[in-house]
Amino acid sequence: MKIGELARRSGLSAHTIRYYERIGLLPYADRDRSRQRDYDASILTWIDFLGRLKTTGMPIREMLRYAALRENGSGTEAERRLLLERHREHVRARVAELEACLLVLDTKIAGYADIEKRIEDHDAHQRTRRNQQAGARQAGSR
Amino acid sequence: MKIGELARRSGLSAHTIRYYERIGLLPYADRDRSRQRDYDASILTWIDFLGRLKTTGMPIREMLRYAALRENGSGTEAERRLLLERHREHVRARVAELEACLLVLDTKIAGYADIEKRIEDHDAHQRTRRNQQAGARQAGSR
DNA sequence: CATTGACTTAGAGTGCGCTCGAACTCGTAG
DNA sequence: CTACGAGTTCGAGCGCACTCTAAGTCAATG
Repeated sequence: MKIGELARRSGLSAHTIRYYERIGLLPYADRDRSRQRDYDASILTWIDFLGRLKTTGMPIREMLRYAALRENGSGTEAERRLLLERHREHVRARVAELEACLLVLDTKIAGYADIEKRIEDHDAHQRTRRNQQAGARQAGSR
Repeated sequence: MKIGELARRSGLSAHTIRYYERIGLLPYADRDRSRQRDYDASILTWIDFLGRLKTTGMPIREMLRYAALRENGSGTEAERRLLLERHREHVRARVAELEACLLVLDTKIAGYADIEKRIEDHDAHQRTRRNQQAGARQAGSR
């Protein structure tokens, strides 16, 4: 698979794939006879996992640490696990934080809903009064 | 309250407070006789809410829209409500996304835990074998 | 009256994570 | 044979949200 296809299938741009290789997030890719990168489909699994780390806010610095451990192969599992466990705690904390903010947003939105409701009631009241006055005029004009 | 105290109480730096005023996130603050900003405690409520928007990933551009509506006072409630409701949906989606990632992390971590357990079992087995051999040697030497 | 320390402004610099441009090389189709 | 499209490298540029520097003002304190 060449870089263009990998880009399409991974959702990254070819620019980004080269950038990731340059900084060491992706392993140095084998090149074909004309020095073009030739990828194995298995790289997609890794890119997908990197995407999860990125989505959950892991900085590239830390992804690099993980990628380096992975390159070193067996013997680094305990450290990789520790890294992911620490990251998982960050993510859990982040979810809790967002949920707390959601409560604040709910309250704020409910407040605006109240204001709008009061305005509607007020308008309805005004209409009723105008209708009553119109009715009174009609009644008087008979 | 001067900027230093507001910085301490809000958690923002004085630099950031001035920056926020410059771009319009914070209203232009009244100055005292020596042109220093003089804040009312009520600004803390606004800064706190801005913090919630920021924490939940709202870009400054959008906070500016909200701040501008707020400055325009009454009559903008419906639009402010809409803006917050849209943002709330973004946040909910984000929480769902993070929770999906947490499942992936759980699986990955469990995988590493398995590997480590297998290694431990293997080591224990090796130790048992060595002990048995040592026992056999001792028995033979008696 | 001199110093200290918190404040003022305008504008430059930083860190992150890409993103793009320029100039080039290949392999294939017309 | 040449034109095209997809690839290559290297390095510059960008958007975001600050963060800091320099040079200056001011009020209070020793």
